[in-house]
Parts: sequence; C-alpha cells; structure tokens
Amino acid sequence: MQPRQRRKVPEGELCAVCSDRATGYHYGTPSCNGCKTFFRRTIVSGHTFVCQYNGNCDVNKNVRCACRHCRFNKCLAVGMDARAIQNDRDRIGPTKKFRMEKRNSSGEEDQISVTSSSPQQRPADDKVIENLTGIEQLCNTLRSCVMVESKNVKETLMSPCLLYRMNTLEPDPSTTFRNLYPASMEDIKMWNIRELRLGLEWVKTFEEFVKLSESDQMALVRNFAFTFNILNRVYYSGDYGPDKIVYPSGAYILRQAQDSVKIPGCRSIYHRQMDEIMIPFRKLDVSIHEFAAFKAVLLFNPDACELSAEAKPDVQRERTKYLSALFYYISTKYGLHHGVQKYGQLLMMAPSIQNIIDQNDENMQVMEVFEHIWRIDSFVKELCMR
Amino acid sequence: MQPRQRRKVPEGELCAVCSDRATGYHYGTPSCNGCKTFFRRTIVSGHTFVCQYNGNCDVNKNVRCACRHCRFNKCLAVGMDARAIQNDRDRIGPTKKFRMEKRNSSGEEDQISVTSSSPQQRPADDKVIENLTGIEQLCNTLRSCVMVESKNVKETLMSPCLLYRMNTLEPDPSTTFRNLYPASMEDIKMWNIRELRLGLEWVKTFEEFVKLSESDQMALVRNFAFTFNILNRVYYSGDYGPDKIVYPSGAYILRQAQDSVKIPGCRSIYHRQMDEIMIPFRKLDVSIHEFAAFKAVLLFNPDACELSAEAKPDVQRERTKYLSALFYYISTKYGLHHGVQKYGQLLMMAPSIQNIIDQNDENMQVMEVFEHIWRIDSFVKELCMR
DNA sequence: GGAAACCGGTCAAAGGTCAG
DNA sequence: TCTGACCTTTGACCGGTTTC
Repeated sequence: MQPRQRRKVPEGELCAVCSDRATGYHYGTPSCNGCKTFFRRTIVSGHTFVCQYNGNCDVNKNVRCACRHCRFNKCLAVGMDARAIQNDRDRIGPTKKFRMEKRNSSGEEDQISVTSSSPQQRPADDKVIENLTGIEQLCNTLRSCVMVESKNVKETLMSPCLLYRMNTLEPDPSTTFRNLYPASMEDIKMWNIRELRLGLEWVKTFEEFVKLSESDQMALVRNFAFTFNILNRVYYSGDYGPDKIVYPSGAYILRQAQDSVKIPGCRSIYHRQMDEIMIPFRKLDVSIHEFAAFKAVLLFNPDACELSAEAKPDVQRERTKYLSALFYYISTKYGLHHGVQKYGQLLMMAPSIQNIIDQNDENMQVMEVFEHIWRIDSFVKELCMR
Repeated sequence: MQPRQRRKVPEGELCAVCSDRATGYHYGTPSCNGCKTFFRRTIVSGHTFVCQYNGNCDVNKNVRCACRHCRFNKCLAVGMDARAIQNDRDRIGPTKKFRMEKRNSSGEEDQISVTSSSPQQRPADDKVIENLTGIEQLCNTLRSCVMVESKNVKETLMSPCLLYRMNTLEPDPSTTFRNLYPASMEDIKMWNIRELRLGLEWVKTFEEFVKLSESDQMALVRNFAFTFNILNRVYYSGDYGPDKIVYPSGAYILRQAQDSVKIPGCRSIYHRQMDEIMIPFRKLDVSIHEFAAFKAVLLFNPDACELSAEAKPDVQRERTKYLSALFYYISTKYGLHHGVQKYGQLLMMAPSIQNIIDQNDENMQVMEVFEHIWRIDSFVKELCMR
C-alpha cells in the first residue's frame, strides 16, 4: 500500500459522504461501512449509474441508497481515492477460487476490469504522471519569481531550464495577490509574456522535446504557446464564480470584457475561455495530475504546422505515451466506466480550445494591422504570429 | 439494515404469519417471501384495509390473500417491525438474464454480464453502434441518388428524413465512377452541396437532435456541417495514395491543388485534409462503426456557437453516450491496452479537424469579399457562414 | 511484538422486478 | 391491480496484512 498517513478517527467523526457514524478512514476519507463498501464495489465492478433527477440529489444516512449516481459522485467529491483499492490481495493466500491463469498470446482477458491490471504498464504510467506533477508545481513557483526578459525565443530554448535553478530566483512582488481589481491592458500583457516564458521553461523539461531539432522545437512551441498561456490562466484562476478570470495578482477579467481591455475589430474570447475551458475544468474537477498530462498531450501535436515529417512519428509516440498515462491515471482513480467518460470529455475539450486559439490568432492579425496603436511585444510575436 | 443478530433461520422453520416455509427473518420475524413483501408494501403504500367479516379471519398459506386486513394484523401481532423498513432505493434495472444474440464460440462475453445489471451497459452500447452503422450505410446509398435541391436549410430540417424513404429515390448517374479526372470547381461545389444536404438528412436520424428547438438544431448543424462534409469526403475517398482525395465520381483533388480550383487569397486546406485526416484515418484503420460514432460525438458539441444554455446538458449527455459507445466498441475489438491508444488518437484528431474548419471559415470570408467572382451557393452560405 | 488501522470478503436481510 | 418467486444491493462483522 501507498504510504498513506495513518490516523485515528476521532470519536464521533461523521461519514463525509452520508453523515452516518464513521468507522475509520476509508480510501482516504472518514466514512461509514456502507459508503466504504459502496465505493469499492462501484469501482471494482465498473458500474456506471445515471441520476434519475438532476444530478444533485441529497446524500445522507436516510436516503443514501436512493441515488447511486449522486452517492458515488459525493464519494469522489469528498476525496475518496480509488487508488487505495487493492486488487491483488491473493498474492500469497490461496483463498481466491480462480486465478487469472496467464496472459498467453491473446491478452484479451483484461478487456473489462481495471482490477486485472497489466502489471508492467501502470507503474510506468504512475511515474510519468508523478513526474509531470512535480514539474507543474515547480512551474507554479516560478510563476511568482522575477524573470529576466532579455532573451528571444531561440535563445531561451537553448538556455538551461530555469525550473531546475529555482534557488537562484527571487519572488516578484508584483505577482502576489493583494486585492481584486479590474485588469488593465498592461496587466494582461505582463501576464501573457510571463506565462509564455514559463511555457518555454516548461517544454524544456521534456527529454523528448529537447532531442528534437531546433526548427521542430520551434514548430511545437509556436503551435502550443498560447494554448499553454490560456490553459494556465483559467486553470489557476482563483474561483470567484463563473464570470471572472483572476490572475494571481488579483487582476481580473470579466465575462463582458471591460472597455479598457477591448480591442476594436477583435472579437472578445474571454467569455469563451470561461464557458468552454474554465467552467468545464471545474465541472470535470480536473486534478493537477490530469491537467499536467493534458497539456503534455497537447504539446506533442504531430500535426503542428511546420513540424518536419521526420519528427512526426516521435511526436506521435510521445502524445500516445501521455494519453495512455492520463487514461490509466483517470481510470484508476474513477473506475473504468466513469474514467472513460471523464477521459473522453477532457480530450473533447481540445477542439474548443483549438477554436479559441484560432480566434485569438485572427485577433492578433487584426492587432498587427493597427500596429502603431497596439504594439505587440516582439517576444509574443515570435511565438504567436503566423 | 439493522440485523438484530446474525442468525440463520432453522431448516423447516415456518412463516409466523401464514405457516408457509420461512425464507429468513424478515422485519424481525421468521416469514415467507409473500408475507415479507406484503408487509413492506402495506407500510410503504400507507394502505388501510377493512375486514369484510369479524376481523378474525384465518390466515394460512392457502387463504392468506383472502383478507388483507387480517393478514396485516397478524403480521403486526407476530412482531413484524415497521422500523426495519427502509427508504426507497435506486432502480437496479432488469433482473432477468438475457442472452447476447450474437453467436460467439469463445464465450468471452460471459465475463461481461453473467448476470446483467444497470440499464446502460455494453448491450446498450452495442445497439448504439449498430444503429449508427446502419444509418451510415443508408447515407452511402443516398449519396448516389438524385436529390432535389429546392429547399433551404430550415425547410430541410422540418421535412421527413429521406434516409427512411430511399425506395422513392433514383440513382444519380453523375455520381458514379467512370474514371479518374482532375476535379473542376464545379465538381467541388456539387459535392459540397450534396454532402451538406446528406448531412442534414443524417442529423435528422438522431432522436435527441430532433427533440431540440429549431434554433438549437441550427446551432449544431451550422457548427457541424462542414466537418461532416470534409470527414466524409476523405473517409470515403478512394485510396489512390496519400496525395489524392477522390470523389465517388472519380474527380480528384491533388495535394498541391490544381490552379483551376485555387482561390486567390485563400490558403489551400486540401493538403491538410490529407495529412491530418485522411492519412491518420487510414493509419488508424478506422472502421465504419468507429467513423460513424466519431461523427456523432462531433455533432453533439455542447460548445457549439449559439447553442442555448438549456440545451447544453442534453447535448453533453448525448456526446458522452457516443463517447462511451465508441470506447467500448474499440476496447472490445482491440483489447483495453491498444483500445485506449486508438481511442485517444482518434479523439485527438478533433482539434486538427477544428483547425482546418476554422481555416475554411476564414477562406469563406475571403470568398465573400470577392462575391462577384466566387459566388457561394446560398444553401452553403446558410450552413457555413458566420 | 502487539495494538491499531484499514484492507477485502462474507452473507443475512434489506429492496426491486415482472410474469402470472 | 396485486402477488410472490427470484433477483440485486446493502452493510455489520470478520479475518488478514500493514504500520506504528
């Protein structure tokens, strides 16, 4: 078992799911015997339930059996973690009637249950996710550090990765939260540049990325830079409701963008960032692990414009690697049936994101036409102009 | 469930109410299935009965149904405890075993549902795929039929679906293959219109689509029409190598589009249709089942522009339905490990497709500016112009 | 080494189903 | 309609393993 913290459940502690008396910490959450068993059975069987009502049924001791969909959702919501479910209890004991005899040739027997894991696969996938998550957290620290802005894109790609030299960096007070205030054009520009620079440091942590030729690196980065920017902006936005994107500094953008940040001739894409990315992320309850893996999938885009034909197979292979890791992470956490749905829904956010990025590109073209008014930073230009 | 004690009912114990064979302790009293169920239903429904006689009717196995008043009184008299009755539970779905009609010697599917359970599971998914495939094949026949072009989009959406009236239609000789030849602008226009009309017939086969309001139908259709067009074009293109898209008539488009079909000011998107859709489809060996399900996923886009907020949840639910069905189809066919990869790769084609569609939209804008030269068909305009 | 904590397994007894 | 044989689901309890 994982080194889960062993704690004593306080006398009188209640089940986080149904408020019955908790019998201990089960799957990481104080819970009663009923909810504990219900959660395990649901994961192991892979059952998926459909709410007969609106998906917001009450769950308490008296009615906990009334809607299995909402009960299971509550289990997940209060933090029950399916990874604490053990599937190989019979490693020594001969209690189990039938053992999965062997996976010779066909290998089809693992079609259905998550529990019959392919042993060589999951540890590797876990490692991948763990690694991505670590990088993600480093990134979150770097976001609030002083970053020199002297280098251009190519120079930055060639330089050693800042994420591994964080001890040499100092916090930047202009990034820290004081209070909410409407973002100015300057705020938005500052955060764009900062996030794009962060993105360059981030991509350098991928071994397979660094192996690519300079021009292939540029192709992937130019394809991905603004996606990285927008995804981080909305994912790490403070949650002040569905109508505000809030930067770490407290600067916010409203659904109906303030006049001061509107650009004539450009269609606002902020409301779409909220409706099609921020809200779905929150609804899907995307964890930092899933978020990091999703970004890796998007970075390794074999269809990136100007990517060389030679690099495509490698890029595709990396994408597949992160897709698999993401799937195993999600299906282990949520069970196969729910996992399949969450995985599908997450991936199907990609076309909407692409569409928003395309709209942004178009806006940049417009801004370029009025260059004398809306000067686009040269760094941003290098990364985002076609 | 508050079992007072864990005890087994002794062999040959009789029902305390009617002296039938007891199946266990129910509500604190050894009783038969009939009296157990009768007691619960009476309590839950709140019915009160009146005795037709003197209130002292005999209650035994043979006459226990004669007087419900006296049966219920006896239940109480022998100690059945209404406090052991619980609240309503969730539905559990069909309990009768059903056989898969497919003949399959390997007996593997017994793993899946030895005893069936919740309403939506694999058999439902199979049905979904089967249904989509049937429609897909009807579509392929309709593609080569004479189609009147008199109606506009809304009228077409209101009319009965042609796919169910194919016997009234005649083959259109202009669609049949004679020989390969370079497509003219007229060929391309003709096939665009034909495929878009086909798309309107196709969407009408979706029950959930037809249920939507007129404006929501329009939102989905306008979002999806050109995707349907391009996907069918490349999926059903004859395979004459990676550099040709070939219409059923034999008209072909080259990777480097012929001058005759180039539009000044517009970026060619044909090579991208080949590289990012046609070739991946072939590499992934996408079957007609998978292709049909993938299109259904793309049709039900909850982020479609101008889709009403009320319709979003329904659209999302449909998307999830087809995502699940697609996954189960693929994972059954390829096994979990390879299935996950194929599923992920297929879904991740969506952003590239979106990008191509966006480029096409932009081209349409350009064409519109030169309207006097490139007249866009009004039907196409209705479906594809923003 | 022993107690505490939490894992999965068990099965009597709840509720749900659907021909008859 | 109501009934009840037959089905699934539930959860208190148990033994085993791991962690202090």
